Amino acid sequence: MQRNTRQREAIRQVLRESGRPLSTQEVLEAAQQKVPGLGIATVYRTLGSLLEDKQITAVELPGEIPRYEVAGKHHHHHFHCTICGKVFEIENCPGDLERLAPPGFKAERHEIVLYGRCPDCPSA
Amino acid sequence: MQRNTRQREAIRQVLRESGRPLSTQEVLEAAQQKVPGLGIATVYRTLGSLLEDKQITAVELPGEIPRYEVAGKHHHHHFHCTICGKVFEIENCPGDLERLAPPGFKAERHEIVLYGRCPDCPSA
DNA sequence: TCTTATTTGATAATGAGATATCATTTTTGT
DNA sequence: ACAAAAATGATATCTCATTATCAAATAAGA
Repeated sequence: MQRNTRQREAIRQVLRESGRPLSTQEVLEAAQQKVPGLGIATVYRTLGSLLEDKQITAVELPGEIPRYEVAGKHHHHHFHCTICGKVFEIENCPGDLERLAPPGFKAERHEIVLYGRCPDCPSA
Repeated sequence: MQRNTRQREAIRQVLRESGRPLSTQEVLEAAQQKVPGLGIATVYRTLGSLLEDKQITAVELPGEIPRYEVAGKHHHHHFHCTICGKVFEIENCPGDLERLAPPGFKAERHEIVLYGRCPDCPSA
């Protein structure tokens, strides 16, 4: 009941080849390079099914629409460029931030987002 | 050109008295205790104007609608209860997270969000 | 108290992202 | 190559948070 279509393959490949999480629009534009005529509905459908299969994970950032990245990466965080809006992966993590929780609170997970300028965006 | 209305005063008071950031709905419900009949449009309008005056700031969390808190607090972060959905303030901050940015990236700001269970939510 | 500009509240309209619909196209097993 | 089931693409529809509209209510100065 799950077929291998050019569209699905292109979308998976785009996510695998991207070094950073991509929004549905970014996935659409990148995958259209491989499959002209690809529609946005297919992107939504495919991302949804890849999410269900846990082949990809959603990256939610404050005030932003979801991005998607291939699943299975080890614990990491994200950098959000305030100029171009792109989101990048950060390898490092200070770790053990759960201890910051006030008494009575049980933290199980944490997220860190850095904001600033990516290498491609000029300062001026 | 800015009048002191019961509504505006109630909304400011609700935010001042709350120990945690509140969504528009939460502000509405709390302020309706003080001003029955208060409408959601007034909440949106008033929050917008308080934002402009920088009397309050928006708290954006991943995948969540904005919350609002009184401005001027010193640097802090937030705890998001995965059970009840309420957001709480965290005083502590490990500091200097900008160093986590990869080479070539210039981080200027960081956000931390802890996820877990708040004191009011039972574990089972 | 009167006047008038501002604010309010109910609700319609908007906007943006996501989902549903459905005729057509494409896989894929036979 | 054929047939049947599934996927696609164009686009209509939905969802919800937010904004706009406007008649009625209400601050606040004269």
